[in-house]
Amino acid sequence: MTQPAQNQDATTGEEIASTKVPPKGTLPERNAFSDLMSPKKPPPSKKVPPLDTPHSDPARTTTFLGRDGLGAYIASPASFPTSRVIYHDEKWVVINDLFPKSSVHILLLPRDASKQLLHPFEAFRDLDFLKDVQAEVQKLRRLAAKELHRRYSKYSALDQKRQKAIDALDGDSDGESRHLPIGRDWSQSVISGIHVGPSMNHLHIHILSVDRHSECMKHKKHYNSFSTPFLIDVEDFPLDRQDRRRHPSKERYMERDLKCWRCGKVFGNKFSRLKEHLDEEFEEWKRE
Amino acid sequence: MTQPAQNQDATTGEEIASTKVPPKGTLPERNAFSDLMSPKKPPPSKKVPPLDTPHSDPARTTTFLGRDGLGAYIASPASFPTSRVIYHDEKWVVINDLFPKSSVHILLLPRDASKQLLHPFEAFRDLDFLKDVQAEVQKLRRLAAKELHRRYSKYSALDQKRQKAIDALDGDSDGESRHLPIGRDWSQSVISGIHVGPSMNHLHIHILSVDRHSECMKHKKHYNSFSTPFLIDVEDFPLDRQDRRRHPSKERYMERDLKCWRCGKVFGNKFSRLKEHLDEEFEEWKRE
DNA sequence: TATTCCGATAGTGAC
DNA sequence: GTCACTATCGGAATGAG
Repeated sequence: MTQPAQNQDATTGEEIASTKVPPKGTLPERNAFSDLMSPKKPPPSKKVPPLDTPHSDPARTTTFLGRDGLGAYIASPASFPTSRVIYHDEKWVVINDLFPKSSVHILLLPRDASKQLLHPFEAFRDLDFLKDVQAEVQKLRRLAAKELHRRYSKYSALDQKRQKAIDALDGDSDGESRHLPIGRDWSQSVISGIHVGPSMNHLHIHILSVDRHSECMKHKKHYNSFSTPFLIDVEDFPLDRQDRRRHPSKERYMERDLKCWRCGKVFGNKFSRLKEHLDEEFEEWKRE
Repeated sequence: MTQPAQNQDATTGEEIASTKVPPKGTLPERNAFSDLMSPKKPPPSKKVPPLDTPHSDPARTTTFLGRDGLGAYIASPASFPTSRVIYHDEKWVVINDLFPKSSVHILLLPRDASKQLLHPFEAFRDLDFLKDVQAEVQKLRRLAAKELHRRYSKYSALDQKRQKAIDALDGDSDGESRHLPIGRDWSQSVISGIHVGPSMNHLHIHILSVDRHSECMKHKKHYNSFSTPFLIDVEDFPLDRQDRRRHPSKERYMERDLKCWRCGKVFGNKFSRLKEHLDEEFEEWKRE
């Protein structure tokens, strides 16, 4: 019963995915992440994209709209194309965020009926459940790092240095490989956690790249929700009793000055300026 | 030297005026007001319309931009088409407001060099000047009332009742005319005055119809500037020492709730709702 | 409160 | 803090060969 990535090829889905304007540069080979490459326009032209609400699927009888939108993935993961649902089993559904806020942005959705609709603070009081989540998140962090490598290795100075060394080896001389320059550690470029004040009703854990470079990143709250303590790593649970993040409204995370995740430059409320800046940082970050 | 309405026929001007989309309904015969009929788009497509800055006129060497825009009319009234400059003599220039906030909206511009750039409070300390302005405003109020009659009499219940009585008279029986129903008093539908905090640098007095129905009426401050004590009748001068309008910033006229001039309905800050409502009131008002 | 452009801010509705 | 739509609110520039 536990078969990851078992979705049938959703033809209509692939069609829609292929209509997206590819970014400048080469298109990577297709995989579960292949439609994450910054689309010129965010996924839906209006409302929820038709792709994700197929009327043909008998498993999806309920409509999940607005704040309940994640319910559809939990209820009926197989009805989505592999470009949306990365894998699912009886415990988890893992999806590409429909409105990614970084170039890689996946969501872990626990299917446990007793936890599904709880606030993370409540859900994680069950320490067995917490441990399970933490382990799954670690897996997904590795998956995300792998995806970053796949996409951006060709731009990375460190990875290219290593690759050149590999190419310079005449044959398959395993003995020399341990002297190869170490490649880039993409896992350092993955962040993860829950929102202290989630807006979607179903429990979900974010795993995303640090770049925060996406067409779907549209306003201050989007940015600050992933760039302040509003995002809490699952490894920080259980939280100390006096942890300030227990009182997010007092901390006013969303109203804080916009601040570049990479260089620390402060942009106040000037989101558009931050966006321009993030474009530049994205290019430099890829080349590290 | 004192010849009102002496403008040459500004051919190019008439051409541009004629490109404006006529409103629904019959086009009234041409006169100084004929292009005031609510254009679908406000006068300039971008910046100041080319019509009003002809390069051919030698009298206009200085550029009057932004807050100095009214200076051009004072400096060189003859260079404008009659659709813009209604009349001018050595003391006054009278124009149709380039961005009318009512269906009829004219401006009186005193040409007196010693007053031209003063705040109205300063300018009107000269009581001879004040009297002159008051008299000229009275003339313009009558002109505006006449224009309202010309445009809207055909919709007016009172005016139509009178007209029917006139039509019913067999011949030219002067004796019976004094028993005719009285027509509508359009002068009651004219308001006038200065802004307590003008944004245009040249002294100007507004004379406008009460309707506040115009494409150029675009936000709360537009409306409140003609619908609160921010508009001060020239007849109220000299102002009492304790008059509250002497301290407009304390009164916060611009921040006040939007309130329909006709029925008193309050719209808070909901300008769009007020606009819809003004459309309806305009129709009813014409039919009074 | 001259206009215009841009952008930040705020409220709503989604079956 | 879901999105998308509408609208309100807020600052800055405004010409120019």
